[in-house]
Amino acid sequence: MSDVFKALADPTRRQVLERLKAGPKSAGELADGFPVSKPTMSAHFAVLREAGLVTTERQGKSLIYHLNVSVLEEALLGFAGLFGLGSDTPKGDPQ
Amino acid sequence: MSDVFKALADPTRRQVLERLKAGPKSAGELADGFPVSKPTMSAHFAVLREAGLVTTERQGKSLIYHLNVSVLEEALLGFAGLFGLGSDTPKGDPQ
DNA sequence: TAGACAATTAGCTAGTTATCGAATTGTCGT
DNA sequence: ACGACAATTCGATAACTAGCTAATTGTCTA
Repeated sequence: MSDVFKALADPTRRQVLERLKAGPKSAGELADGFPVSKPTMSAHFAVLREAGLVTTERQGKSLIYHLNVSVLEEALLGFAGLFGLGSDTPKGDPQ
Repeated sequence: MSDVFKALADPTRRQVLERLKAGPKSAGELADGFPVSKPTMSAHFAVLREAGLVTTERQGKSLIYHLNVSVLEEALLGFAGLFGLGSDTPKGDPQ
């Protein structure tokens, strides 16, 4: 849980996830356009991977990154739920 | 937005927010029971304050902390919404 | 105003994070 | 097996974070 929020705390990493929403992409495509080096992007990918937010699959020379929506959902909505946010079934409020 | 997720990335700070859900509390009450020093807790409070997640109000000798749910909601549900999570009105999906 | 109490700020250390260029690993085509 | 390409790992540095004790600020009460 901490790992997910830590991953989301960086704007570059959030943008990567948003890009991935449109579909799987290679590390190269994913890194393209960001104003930092490839190794730096690779480090960001590693953070996302360790948080479980993305998975990888090799395809020839490329590594394809996939978004793992369920981890994102569990963290965001799970925590929001503790505060009665975002759901019709509040957890903590009796009646 | 980054500030909110950065604040949420620490388990102590998440617990503080959860405690605050039950109602406003003084810094002392809030710090009570955590296995770290008061100054350390004070630093955590500052992070939460700067993220806009809590507000303070002086009451005599005590500083009373209030949870600001709307900031939490905007960050969690706002970002979740980008991925079509947690709402019946998905933003990015045509049809 | 002096003492007591609540909380923060100051100053420090240890560990982590973001960033880079250079070197390495893995895979494909020839 | 070799050269080219995709991506990561290595090694270094600068900036940040969490934690502590000690000192300071602000407020109340006697």
